[in-house]
Amino acid sequence: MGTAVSRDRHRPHDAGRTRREILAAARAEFAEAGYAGARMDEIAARTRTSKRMIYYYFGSKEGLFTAVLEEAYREIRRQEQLLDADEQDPVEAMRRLAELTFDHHEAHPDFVRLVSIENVHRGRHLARSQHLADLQTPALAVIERMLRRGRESGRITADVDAVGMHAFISSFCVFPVANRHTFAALFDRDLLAPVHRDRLRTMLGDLVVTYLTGTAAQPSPLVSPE
Amino acid sequence: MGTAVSRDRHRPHDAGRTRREILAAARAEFAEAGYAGARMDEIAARTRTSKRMIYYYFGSKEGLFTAVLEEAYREIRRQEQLLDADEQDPVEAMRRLAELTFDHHEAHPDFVRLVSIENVHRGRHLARSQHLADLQTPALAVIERMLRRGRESGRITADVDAVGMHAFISSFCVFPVANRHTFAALFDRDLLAPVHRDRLRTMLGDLVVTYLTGTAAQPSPLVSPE
DNA sequence: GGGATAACGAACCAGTTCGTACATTACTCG
DNA sequence: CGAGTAATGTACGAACTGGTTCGTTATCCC
Repeated sequence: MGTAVSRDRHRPHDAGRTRREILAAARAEFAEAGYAGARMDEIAARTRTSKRMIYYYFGSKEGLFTAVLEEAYREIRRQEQLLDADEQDPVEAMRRLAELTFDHHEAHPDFVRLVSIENVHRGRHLARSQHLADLQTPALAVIERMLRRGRESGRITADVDAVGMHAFISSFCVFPVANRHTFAALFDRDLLAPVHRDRLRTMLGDLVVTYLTGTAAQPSPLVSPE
Repeated sequence: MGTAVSRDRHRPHDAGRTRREILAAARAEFAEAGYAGARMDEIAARTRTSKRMIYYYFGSKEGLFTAVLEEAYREIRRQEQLLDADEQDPVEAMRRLAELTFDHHEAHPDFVRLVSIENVHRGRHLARSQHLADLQTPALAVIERMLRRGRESGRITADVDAVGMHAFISSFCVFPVANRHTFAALFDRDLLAPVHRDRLRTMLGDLVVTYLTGTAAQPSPLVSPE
C-alpha cells in the first residue's frame, strides 16, 4: 500500500506534489458544489498549502476548473487505453466495450458530475482548453476498427460511424450516473442499485448487439455516408 | 399573438401575475447560470417587481429554485398528456412515443439543464418537494399499457418494465441536449444539428423497436419479475 | 558558498450577495 | 366607507468571495 517509488516525505518546496494536491482538492470541491458553488477558500483548506498557491499555479478559478476538467478527462483516457479489443467477434467485442464503459462511468461519478457541470456552463472551459487533442477518447479508434471488421465479415449492417456509436453508448452510460438523483426522487428507483445496474448493463449490451447486427425492423435502407 | 383571454393590463396588486413573472425570470436565470451561479438581484431585475417580492412569495433562494423545478416538471407533464397512444401496433406506438420524447427534450433545453443542475446538487430540492406526486411522467402509464398490449399479442418479448423502458428512452433523449457542449468540443459534432439530430432520432426509434421485439441475441432467458 | 529564482504563507481588500427592516400602497369585505 | 390585510418599494447591512500585496524560505547551479 502506498506509492512504492516516490517517497511521500514532506519536502517543503515540491512543486509537482503541491500542484497535484491542489488539483485533487479542487476536483472534489467542484464535483461537490458545482462551478459557482465551489469556494476557493474551501479548496485551499483541503490542501496542505494555501490559497496563494492556487493562484500561483492556476491563475484563476476558471483556470483551475479547466485544469481539473482536463485532468479528469486524461485520467479516463489512461484507463480506457487498457481496453483490449482483441476479441475474435467484433460484435461481441463491442458489447464488452459498452459494458466496460458502463462500469467505468459507474466507478467515476465525479467525472460524470464534472462533465455535467461543464455542460451547464456551455462547455466554455473545454472550448478554450489548449489540450483538447489529448482529451479524445481512445475508445473511438477501437470502435472504428470494430466497425470495419464487423462490416467486412458482414455481421454488422447498421448505418453508424464511430462517433455515433460512441454517442449511443455514452448516452446509456451517463444517464444512470448523471440523473440518478432526480430519477430516484421521481420513480423511487436507484438506477445504480445492484439489481437495476446489472439489468441496465445487460440491456445496453443487448441493445448494442441487436442494433449492430440489425436483425429486425430496418426502416431506412442503407445509405452511403456522404 | 398574445393571450386572448387574460388581459395583460397592468394591475398593481396582481399576486398571480407577479408570482408567475418571478418564476419565469428565475427559471431563465437558474438555467443559464446554475444554482449557485444564479443571482437573486439579477432575477429581480428581470422582473417588473423587486427582490422583496421573491422573498415574500418563495422565502429563500432554495425555495425559489424548488418552485422553478416543480413548475418545469409540471409544464412537461402537461405537454406529455397530449400523447395519443391510440396507435394500433403497440410497438410502433412505442417508437412514436420515443421519438416524441426525443423532440420534446430537444425543444426544452432549459428543462434538461434544470434537471442537470438539480442532479449536481444531488436532487436535494426535489427530495424535499411537497408536490412530488404531481411530477410523475404520464408517459409511464402510457408505456405500461403499450407493454401489456404488446405482450398479449406476443410481439413484445423484452424483459423490461415501464420504468426501465422510460430510463432507456430518457437516456437517449437527455444526452444530446445535456452533453451537447462537451461532446461538440471533443468530437467536433453538434448532436443537435439537423443531420445528426434526425439520425439520432431514427436510431432511437430503431433501437426501441429492435429491443422490444428482440429478434436477435437473447442471452438471458425470460425471468419472471419478482 | 552565494546569488538568483522558484515556491510559499499570512493578512488583507474591494466588490458582491443573500436576505431584511421599515414604510407604504392598493384591494377586500363587512 | 373604513378598517384590516395582502402586496409592494427602498434602502441597507453583515457575511462572504475571488483575488492580491508584501515579505519569507528553500533550492539550484556555478
